[in-house]
Amino acid sequence: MKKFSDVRVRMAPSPTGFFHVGSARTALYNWLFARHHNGTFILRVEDTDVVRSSEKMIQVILDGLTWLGLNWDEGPYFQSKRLDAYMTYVKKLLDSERAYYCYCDPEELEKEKKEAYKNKIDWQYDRRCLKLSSAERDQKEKLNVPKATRFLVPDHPVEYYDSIHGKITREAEAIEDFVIMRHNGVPTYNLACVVDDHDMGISHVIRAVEHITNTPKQLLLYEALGLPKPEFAHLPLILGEDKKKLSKRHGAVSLMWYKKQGFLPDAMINYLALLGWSPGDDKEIMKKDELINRFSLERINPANAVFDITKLEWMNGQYILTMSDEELLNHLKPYLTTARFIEQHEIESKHDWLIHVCRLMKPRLKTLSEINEKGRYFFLDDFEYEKDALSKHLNKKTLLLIKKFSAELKIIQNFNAQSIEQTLRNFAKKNNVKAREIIHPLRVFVTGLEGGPGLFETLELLGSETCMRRINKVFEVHGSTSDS
RNA sequence: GGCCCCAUCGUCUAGUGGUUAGGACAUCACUCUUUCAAGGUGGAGACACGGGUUCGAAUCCCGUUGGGGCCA
Repeated sequence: MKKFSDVRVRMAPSPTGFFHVGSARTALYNWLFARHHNGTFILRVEDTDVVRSSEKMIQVILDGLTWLGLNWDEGPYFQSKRLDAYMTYVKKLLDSERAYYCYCDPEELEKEKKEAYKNKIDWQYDRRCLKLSSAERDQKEKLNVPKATRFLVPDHPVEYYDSIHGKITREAEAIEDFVIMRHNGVPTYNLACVVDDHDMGISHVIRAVEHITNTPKQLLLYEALGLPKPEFAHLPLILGEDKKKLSKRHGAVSLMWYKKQGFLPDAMINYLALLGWSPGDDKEIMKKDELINRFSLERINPANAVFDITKLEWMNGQYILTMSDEELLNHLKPYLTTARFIEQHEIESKHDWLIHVCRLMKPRLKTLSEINEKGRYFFLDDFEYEKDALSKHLNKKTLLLIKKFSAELKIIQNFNAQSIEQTLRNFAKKNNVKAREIIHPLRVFVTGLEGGPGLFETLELLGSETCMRRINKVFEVHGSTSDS
């Protein structure tokens, strides 16, 4: 029986159609915190903005979390199904005169605000509806003027301790009477968040720093409602190269893009964990268990961090490198089949051969999808020759040499790396040339690339027939090319 | 415009009054090698600025600058 502590945290994404890597990190930190304390990780979907939400968008979030292996203990709960709860709390505030109706036209107010900002003047709601006489109010009611509900901000400063930022204070004057419920009955973020966090027994609110300015407002709500307050921890933002909040214009912000590219969930998690948090020593490669073990909110760096895909790639390469050949093959299968390198039904019979390919490619792959370019020649003849690679070797001397050598290659009995190497080296010695003078052109002829795994093993894997076919093809097409 | 947050190599970071300011990615050189990787060795590279406090500040305080975020 699993024993749970009092720690209850949540991840509360709004369904926007894709799963942002920033959300992924927020989820991760919540999850790590929950698991570290043997607490509960709750998933809540902030879908009050009903127009934008859909089943499909929610699925995206579930898929993302599942892919990363961040399992949740409760939920998903949906805000859209809790409208009554919000109404109840709003009524409470209204009854105790901690909130009041506002009959102002939101668009009008928006215009006023824009105008003020344009003139570099600060703008706050001036409580005009609070000051309404009862006659005026009756009049508005009679005319059925749509009304929102505003919270009456009390006249005292707000102060709290953030687990990451320390003491945060805000003067009462800096907070306007904010709307808690729109005229259509939909609660605003601050209200819904407080109500949900309380109802769900959230002990620690761990969320992005963009919400740090909402916290004082929410604290006032807790206070007015007489509810116990959770702890708060505000995570730094993930930035793009231009140091602006990572967003769609930066390109790759969708978690699933990384999945498609062939980043491994563990590598992704490892990288994300280190983007804003550090265990305090020099250890960088850490799997989930170790992260859970060492994670703490106190060691989160309050400064925003730039997302560096190069380092992610390195880390992913490290994870690939430490995999077994069998594991790598399993991960590679979907890439091999979708690229039509191999048919599903062939995988079984070519297993050993594929394992060998994996062994050779392992230290050369940063992402799984790189197999598409770096490993194509293992499977298909239709590869492109690397730019300028072929022409370099299309001179009389080389062609003659390769032609002569290919005759020997052709008659090798046991076409394996060892005998190929022996044959080649003997041939080189006999003809008084360096082995590399044969190796390099041969590699390009057969693989189209200038770099790659050891040539002899590569040739062995390709097999005599394929090698000869590719060599001959070069002669067919370029055989007449004269010396340059 | 107001408020809030932030500030160590290009990037991610360690550092909590005394360090030759450490590590990782990237970069450069060397090495290994048939090549490309991977690996190994080494180099270059940072405390935004200005004031304090202190015998002594990356570290504490204040200001400036810069960046970021929020304002149904």
